[in-house]
Amino acid sequence: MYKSPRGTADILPGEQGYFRFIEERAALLCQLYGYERIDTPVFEDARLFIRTIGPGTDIVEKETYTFDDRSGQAMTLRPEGTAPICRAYIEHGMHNLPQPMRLYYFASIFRYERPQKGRYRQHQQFGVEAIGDGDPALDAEVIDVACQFFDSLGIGNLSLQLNSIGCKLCRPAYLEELKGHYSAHVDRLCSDCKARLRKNPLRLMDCKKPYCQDIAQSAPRSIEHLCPQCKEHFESVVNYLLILGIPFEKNHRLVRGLDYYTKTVFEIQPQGEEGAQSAVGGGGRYDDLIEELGGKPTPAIGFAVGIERIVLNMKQQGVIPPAPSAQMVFVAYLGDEAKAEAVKLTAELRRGGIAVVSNLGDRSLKAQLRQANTLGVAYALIIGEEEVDSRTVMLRDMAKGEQRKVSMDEVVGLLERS
RNA sequence: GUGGGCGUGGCCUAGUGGUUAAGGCGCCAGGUUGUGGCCCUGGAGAUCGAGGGUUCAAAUCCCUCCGCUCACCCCA
Repeated sequence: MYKSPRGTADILPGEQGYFRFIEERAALLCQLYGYERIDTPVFEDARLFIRTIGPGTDIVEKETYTFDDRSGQAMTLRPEGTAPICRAYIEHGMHNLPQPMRLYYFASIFRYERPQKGRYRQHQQFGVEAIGDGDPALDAEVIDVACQFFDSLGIGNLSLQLNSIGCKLCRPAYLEELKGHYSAHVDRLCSDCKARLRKNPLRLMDCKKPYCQDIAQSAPRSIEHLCPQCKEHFESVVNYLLILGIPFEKNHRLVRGLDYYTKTVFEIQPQGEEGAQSAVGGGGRYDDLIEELGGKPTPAIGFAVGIERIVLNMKQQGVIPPAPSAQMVFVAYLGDEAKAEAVKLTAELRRGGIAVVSNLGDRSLKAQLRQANTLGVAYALIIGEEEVDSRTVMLRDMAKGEQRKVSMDEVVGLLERS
């Protein structure tokens, strides 16, 4: 028996309601904020991701799906959404369009990870990128989109964590300080943190081991080591969030796993679920990324949310997506002549914009109505010998349990109006 | 990649060495002649995750693999 590959899942019809609901709300919101949809390929030149996410990060070190195509080019299945959009921004000269470029996307993301709750090898992300402006008000706008998004879905109990990790001018000095602080305790750090100290000092901050947490707690904080520009930027973002009435928590231990982030970083997580892979969304500024990819220096900010994790949260919080109200009609028949009429009528109804399924095969009327019932249709149309002879059809209201004969010629019009 | 728990029809579960693997939900059909939802009856559907081993005998014990799940790493 074949199964879906590890860490992947089929989204069955019964689950689709959640996904469609989320997509609809997101699209509506983006339109409201002036963000336009963009779609990029599922795979890209492998170097694009190594370059941007960072060669030392886990994502590129052990989580990418990379393969050589038939011409020997190394390709990588998109492990995140931002880099491809930056590539597209540069490739299509979007800097010539009014700035900032406000874009959003829905994309499948691929990471070769050990699957667990809320973490899959293929998952869906909704993300927003605002490219071409460094104004802290844009940071606040993007964060506002994220918050409004969750709001419009009816998901509550989320907290917005906010931090600034500085820029290429002030971060190196900060990292030195951080390393200095940790060096004094290096022998007692967990093995992971020892590695982090060398490879990715920022990540030291969110270790979950008790001892390492103590060290992190007393470690120098990035917000206290920002250069004047970054400091002002951060304060300004905070100020705009206050103006917008968006509640947030400053979290000096919030760092992000991708190398390209600068200044503002943020994460949205369910209240009281520290640890675990509970974050439903996150993002930040990446002011150097476009330049790094060969474009002009271009500031930008964005975020992404994990759709599957949102669905998980919706279920936990009992948020049910509104059911599509499409009324369905079932066509039942008895006998070969009636079947021919049924096939014809079914087509006419569909041409008339009425959703309809017809019986198939040769079954008792009882069986046919039983199916109509389980399908939850509003009306059943019954055609038997009598109806064929009199050019009529029995129109049965399933909820009321009442039925009447109507002329074959007027049934389409009748249903169109109901 | 590391560690823990688990794997019985489509779904949920009983069965923890011994005749044809049990039940619930769902599905299909019947309860007379062309009518649903309740009820009753019947039916289909499981090589008990896969492979190997122990035993007269294994869903039940052992090993390996695969998968699911939780935690770590990391991330949405």
